[in-house]
Amino acid sequence: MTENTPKGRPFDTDLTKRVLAAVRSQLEDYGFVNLSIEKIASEVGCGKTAIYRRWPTKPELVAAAILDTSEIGDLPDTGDVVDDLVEHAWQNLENFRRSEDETGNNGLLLAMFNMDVIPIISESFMQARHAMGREIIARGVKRGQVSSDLDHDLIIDTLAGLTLFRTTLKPDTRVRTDDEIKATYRSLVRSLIGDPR
Amino acid sequence: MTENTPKGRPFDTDLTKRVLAAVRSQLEDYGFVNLSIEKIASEVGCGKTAIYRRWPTKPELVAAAILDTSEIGDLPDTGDVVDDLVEHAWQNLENFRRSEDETGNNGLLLAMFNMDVIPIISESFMQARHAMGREIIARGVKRGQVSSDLDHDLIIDTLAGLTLFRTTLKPDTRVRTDDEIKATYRSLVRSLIGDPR
DNA sequence: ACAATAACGAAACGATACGTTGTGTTGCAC
DNA sequence: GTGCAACACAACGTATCGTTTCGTTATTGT
Repeated sequence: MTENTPKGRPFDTDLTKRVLAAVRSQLEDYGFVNLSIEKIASEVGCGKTAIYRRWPTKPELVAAAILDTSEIGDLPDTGDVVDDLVEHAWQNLENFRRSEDETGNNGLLLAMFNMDVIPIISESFMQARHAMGREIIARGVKRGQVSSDLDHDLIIDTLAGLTLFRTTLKPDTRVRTDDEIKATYRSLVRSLIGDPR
Repeated sequence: MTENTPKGRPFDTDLTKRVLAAVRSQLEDYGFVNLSIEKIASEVGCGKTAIYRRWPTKPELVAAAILDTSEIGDLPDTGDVVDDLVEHAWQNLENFRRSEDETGNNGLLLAMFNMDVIPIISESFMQARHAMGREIIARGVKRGQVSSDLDHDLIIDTLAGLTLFRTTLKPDTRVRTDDEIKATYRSLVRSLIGDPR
């Protein structure tokens, strides 16, 4: 029996959820630097030890809070590679926007850009998202919608990069509707795969 | 006479340079969070007051250190819009790479992604870079190399986004030569402006 | 030469936060 | 009931921010 029956009092899963939610809320308002674990504990109504028992350091706590609301999403498979790539890009945007406040600021997303947080997110999330992009394009190639000569990684990274850039460094004053954004993705995808329209 | 002749002992400009260089070095190794102004002072051999007299807070100090090595660059003007956009993208990459260490990590660039740093960099640098991109494309339109129907902002942001994404979130294991990277930019630019080759 | 001004190094300060440790209590499995 | 581990609470050592004070030094104007 290599079974691992847990001994002793189990974790309070509801407390876990409340902590992660409180972390997200504070990241949004104050950012990584000014996030205080002591404030989280008092807000949630628990001891600091309950937090440190789960996540040994602040970066790991923050990474957990980010991953907790990041959805890998389902692999789009409409039969059309353009639709699939647009949907894929849209999923990225939704993940970023989930943590956006009313003014367009995104403290949670910014918290990801930390030497100790990036490796965790990258390993458990970004790589999986990238693999989904590759799969979408591979199916497009099989259907003859995409040339295999194209640089597939470039297509995926370009789409992700645009979303990242516009969400972080360019707090654009322009208000765009969801339809406008989707149309932009669609036109970009068509350019990238050389679709003649 | 509204002349402002400075009174008293002037700033030591050499000290200013040494502080900013030390800040960059520490950001590279430890990141924003673990950068210590006290360590900077002792390393440079000055008092903390000399630093706080110049930059009132840590984010402003960090922003100054980043801007100090960021070059706006000259507006490319080769007569060919593709060459100009490739050069523009290359300048972005060079700005990012200037602070890369031997392992490809980039603590200085990551330090930019901070609620209190981004606005400073964005206002005094990103907007100017974006304007240069617009000018390049405007000249291309005038020469008849680019259709005015295209979304010019999209072209600029897509190029910048790719560089940002690959420099931060995707610590790519693949080693690419400068020539490969330039060829990638070239092919992407051609896709974006609909250049038939 | 001398006065006014402000940067300089050094040191101490209060406040805040990380992460650890110890105490006694509570919940769950055997 | 016994063992185990999570729980709240409190105290602790260390580190850092940003401020303040002090005596000193460099520069300008009279």
